[in-house]
Amino acid sequence: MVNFYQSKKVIIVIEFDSDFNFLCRRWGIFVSELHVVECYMETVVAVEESEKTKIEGTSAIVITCSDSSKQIADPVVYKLARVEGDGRLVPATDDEVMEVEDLLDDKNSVHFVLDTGQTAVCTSNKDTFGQEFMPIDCEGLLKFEDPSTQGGRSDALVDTTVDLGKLNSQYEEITPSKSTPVGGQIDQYGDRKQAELPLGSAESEPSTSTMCASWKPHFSKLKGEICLDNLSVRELHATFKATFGRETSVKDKQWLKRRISMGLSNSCDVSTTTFIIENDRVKKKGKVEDCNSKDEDHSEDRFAGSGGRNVSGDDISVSHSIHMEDHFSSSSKSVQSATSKHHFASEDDHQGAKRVRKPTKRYIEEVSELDCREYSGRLLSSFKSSGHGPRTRVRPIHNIQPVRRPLVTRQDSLGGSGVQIPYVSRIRRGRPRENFMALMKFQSCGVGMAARLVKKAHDGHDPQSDNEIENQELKARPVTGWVQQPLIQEPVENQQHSEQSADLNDDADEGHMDSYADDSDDNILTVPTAKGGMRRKHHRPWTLSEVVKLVEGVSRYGAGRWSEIKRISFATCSHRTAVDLKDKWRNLLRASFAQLPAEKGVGNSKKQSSSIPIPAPILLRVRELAEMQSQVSPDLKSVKYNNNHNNNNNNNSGSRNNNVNDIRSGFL
DNA sequence: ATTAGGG
DNA sequence: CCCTAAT
Repeated sequence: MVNFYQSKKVIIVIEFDSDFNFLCRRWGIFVSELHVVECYMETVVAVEESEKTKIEGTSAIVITCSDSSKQIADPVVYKLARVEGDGRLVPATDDEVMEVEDLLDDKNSVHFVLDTGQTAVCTSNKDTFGQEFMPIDCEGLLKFEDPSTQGGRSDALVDTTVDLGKLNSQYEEITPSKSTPVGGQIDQYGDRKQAELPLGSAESEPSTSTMCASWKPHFSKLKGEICLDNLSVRELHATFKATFGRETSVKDKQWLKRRISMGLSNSCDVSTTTFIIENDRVKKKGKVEDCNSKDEDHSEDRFAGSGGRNVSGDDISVSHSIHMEDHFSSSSKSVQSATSKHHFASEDDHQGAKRVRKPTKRYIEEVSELDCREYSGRLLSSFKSSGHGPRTRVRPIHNIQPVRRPLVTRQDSLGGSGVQIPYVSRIRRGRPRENFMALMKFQSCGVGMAARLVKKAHDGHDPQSDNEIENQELKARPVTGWVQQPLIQEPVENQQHSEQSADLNDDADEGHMDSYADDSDDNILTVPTAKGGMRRKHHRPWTLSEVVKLVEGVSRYGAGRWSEIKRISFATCSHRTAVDLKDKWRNLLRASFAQLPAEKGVGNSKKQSSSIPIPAPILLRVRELAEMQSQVSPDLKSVKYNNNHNNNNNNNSGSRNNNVNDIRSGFL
């Protein structure tokens, strides 16, 4: 496995989207991968931040922090790419991804756990990290570390990964090996960074805490269950397709299950390894659940659990923050330059240098309809500095370019030549799963349920205090090339950007993140539906992952807090306004009460309307949440006579602000 | 600016 | 989804 990397050179590109939670969650999962990547390969990272900035970035990590304790970061996608002999990057196939994952799982048992307090502890065999660890603080995430520090850390990381030792050398070549203490971070490019990081890191207590809280994985609170466990490979394939809208050749059941779970939960950290699947229950191995109990702001275990891969425990715990920082930092420095390049690069046509115009919504929509069809690329969002970015729905028009500096990329040193990695959009071009029916079908079989939707839980922290995340993301055209950067170091603003767009078939391997593909473009315009009807122009069918996010958001913040949910959970989705969320919730509610009584089967009534059927587990959750939050309308309630068992006693209707979580915890 | 509702 | 009213 190790050789896999060496011989093939795998490059993982990380793309962030604006949901901070995702970032956090994903981190858990990707951290180890990142290590690997970082050590031996190039990592593409981008960062951008600034208060009202948005980042667009194609393949980058973006973090936006506003002073007002808003932070945005969203990572979303990561992609594996194989470096071909000629230096071309080819998107990895599922199999390769799987391979990598296995490698990570097996070889690098890196487990990240936070110790109490904010210090990350490295329990790995080698403690080399100790010194380099920083306290894990949410703030840390916001700081961009000096790239230079990366080297040191990375080395440490390498150490932890037992079998990868040899890679060190390679790694070293790549990164400057300076080991900078964490504290020193930010200085190299200090100016800029500081400037960009408005948020007074240390100070934003509330935000920080909330932030952290939001990422704590609370597996124990999972509610929805989907039975993937007993499905055959074939069925899993069907499910996979239904979930992600594409096929996969992977035969590994575990992998499939995990992928599906992630897709449904929209989280990457659901690794099956975390669970022990028994007949119809998924149990967690390890103590991940502790997370729930601790609510301190500084969550000690924010990350616990995130390392799904090795929940086993004792492995190595490393602080995530560090890693993240590394990435960020590296990106940050390169961001600007890269960004600019990127943009240019991406713009194919019109745009060389012009400023982005912000047409009115209407205008845009209209235009898009006229000519956008072909652009699969999505547009960016409007920028509202204030927050909800793209709320205005700007439709994709031509691609736009970014506005700020985005970010990133690095290339692979091993490849020698600066390879550029073509950017692969994480966005699925095709529409999201349409045939989810298959999944439903399987579920209805009633086999044991195995995978549960994962819920990331987050506990209740005051919603209000949450930081908000903002985001703005622009997506460049998928095909745009990645910018390559020669190494890590240049903070310089710009360099030339070399862009190259190798085109890869994105679709081919896009898999991992489909879930996030939520905002893939759908071009608006009417689309004929299978049934013959025409779908409304701006209609975007809700994807399962969006639904899950919504449900989760409601569970976290309570129904009614749409804007909060929008900001936090749907930061990346420029479409889907708070109103949309509300409407969707209304529909979900209706659906859940309507069809639950019928059967728990799956949520598909015969009439699968144009929208995807919602899996029963999700509807169940919806119902529960509704009941907990007293949202159930009397009518519905009556319909389902007594559903109210135990649950409702405590809830007083009316206050939806109750900590939903608390209430919820009782269940499950 | 956000929300709740009706259309 | 859109639109509007109320807040």
